[in-house]
Amino acid sequence: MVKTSSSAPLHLMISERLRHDIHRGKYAVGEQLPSEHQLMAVFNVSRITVRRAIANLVQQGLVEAQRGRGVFVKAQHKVTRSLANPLIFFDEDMERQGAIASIRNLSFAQVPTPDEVAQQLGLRREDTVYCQRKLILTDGVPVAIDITHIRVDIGQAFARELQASLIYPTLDRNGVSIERVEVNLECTHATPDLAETLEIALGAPLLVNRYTAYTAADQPIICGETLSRGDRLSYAVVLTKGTRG
Amino acid sequence: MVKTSSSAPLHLMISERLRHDIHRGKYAVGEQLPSEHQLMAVFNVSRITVRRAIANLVQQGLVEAQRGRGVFVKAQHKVTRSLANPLIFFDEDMERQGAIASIRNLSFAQVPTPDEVAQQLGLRREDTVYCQRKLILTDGVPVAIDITHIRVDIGQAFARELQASLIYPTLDRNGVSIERVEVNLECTHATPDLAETLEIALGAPLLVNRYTAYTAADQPIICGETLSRGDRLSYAVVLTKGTRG
DNA sequence: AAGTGGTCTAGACCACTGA
DNA sequence: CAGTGGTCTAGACCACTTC
Repeated sequence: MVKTSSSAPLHLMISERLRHDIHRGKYAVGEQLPSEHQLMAVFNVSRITVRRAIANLVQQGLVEAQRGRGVFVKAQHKVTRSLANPLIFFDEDMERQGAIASIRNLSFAQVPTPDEVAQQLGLRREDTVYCQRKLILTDGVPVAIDITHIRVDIGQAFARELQASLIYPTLDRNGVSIERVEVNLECTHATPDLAETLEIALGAPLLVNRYTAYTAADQPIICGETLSRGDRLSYAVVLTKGTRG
Repeated sequence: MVKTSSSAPLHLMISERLRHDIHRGKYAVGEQLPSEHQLMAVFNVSRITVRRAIANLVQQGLVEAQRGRGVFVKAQHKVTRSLANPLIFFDEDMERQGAIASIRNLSFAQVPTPDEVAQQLGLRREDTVYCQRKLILTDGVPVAIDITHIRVDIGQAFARELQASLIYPTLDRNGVSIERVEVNLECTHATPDLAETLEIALGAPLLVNRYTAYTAADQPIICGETLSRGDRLSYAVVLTKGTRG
């Protein structure tokens, strides 16, 4: 590939060509791309340019590089989670979609209240809250990290139970009912530590679900956030006329 | 920065250090980072390594490089859009948040039905649909692209009106009421063309909002998707007990 | 004209994988 | 062991911005 007078950079021309080839099925999902060495020969460019082209594809989530093995076309399967369902039904949601969900508890502790949480739950900074962190997996692959904060005065009576099992059913059993949940959805980039625990590239897209749950008395008792891998999860919601406006 | 025996790559160590500095406020929003030349001297590494470190920060959405000028710390302000509100109220939403919204029509045409649309709207491939594409901006900065498909048999009577103004109010005026909207939210990477029109980096996170709107007779009449810049927009929803389950 | 980032080259060494 | 991708160097030229 001799540099033509066109203004597009070489690495972009190459990655666009490969992207086209992937889309056309020349390289199937799971299949290996030609090695850097081969691509250097095919396009007649330096290794750095080839690597830059591949980096473009990685950044678009199309391929995945494995050291010592090669570059492979990624599958684009996502699982869908209903925004309305609390995390308990996650297993059922996934099962319907042919995936096996599991949740690994990372930590449960009584901690000083972070500023944002204090604001959401109407607490002062001196107060403490329960903080539960868990890792959510489907088919053994990590898809999300969830960090939940619970008011101590609510959870105190059954703290041990909370720790051992899931939050919503525990609350339910103890007569605490969630009337309303305010949700905010956005997306961000993976920081180095998140990238590591979620097994994705630095800066890869993450779906962020921030939620605050209120009782019938309109008291906020739970808030938290779920950080999901953008390449693995999507949310579904149904809005009816009553809900709108 | 001499390579210690630690296993972390140099470029990561440098970008992490800079990330820390940004977080700590050593470099304020809008401020310029030291030039590549200066960073080479400070960390005692080659230019490629410095560039790689900066690329890491760009990929995390923290800084923005401008050719001939320098590297600058990005602002992290997002505007929030209510998922429940149709696009008409976008202006009001934005105004409340101190931003000026504008919508630029890109195209309106009667086109052959794409497969996905045919499935959503219950049409055959031979049918045609109206397709409206629009660019959504806040304060002159593009934040989203919206592509909407409308059933021809519904919109036929007032096609001209549809083209000239916004969809929902036009339908409303003509007695078509939306009873239910099914929404799917996920995130993806910007492809080269999207990156260009939305003025973001290749592979930057995008929020994808796919929607299908139904009439009271449970007939789907509109479907489409809004692709938003992940660094500029978030969605808000409120879920009440009735909606859940 | 000086300074900035963007592209590209040639070449070296390393770490990991798999036969 | 050969082949793969990951890191890093030194150096060149270009396009753009600012003075």
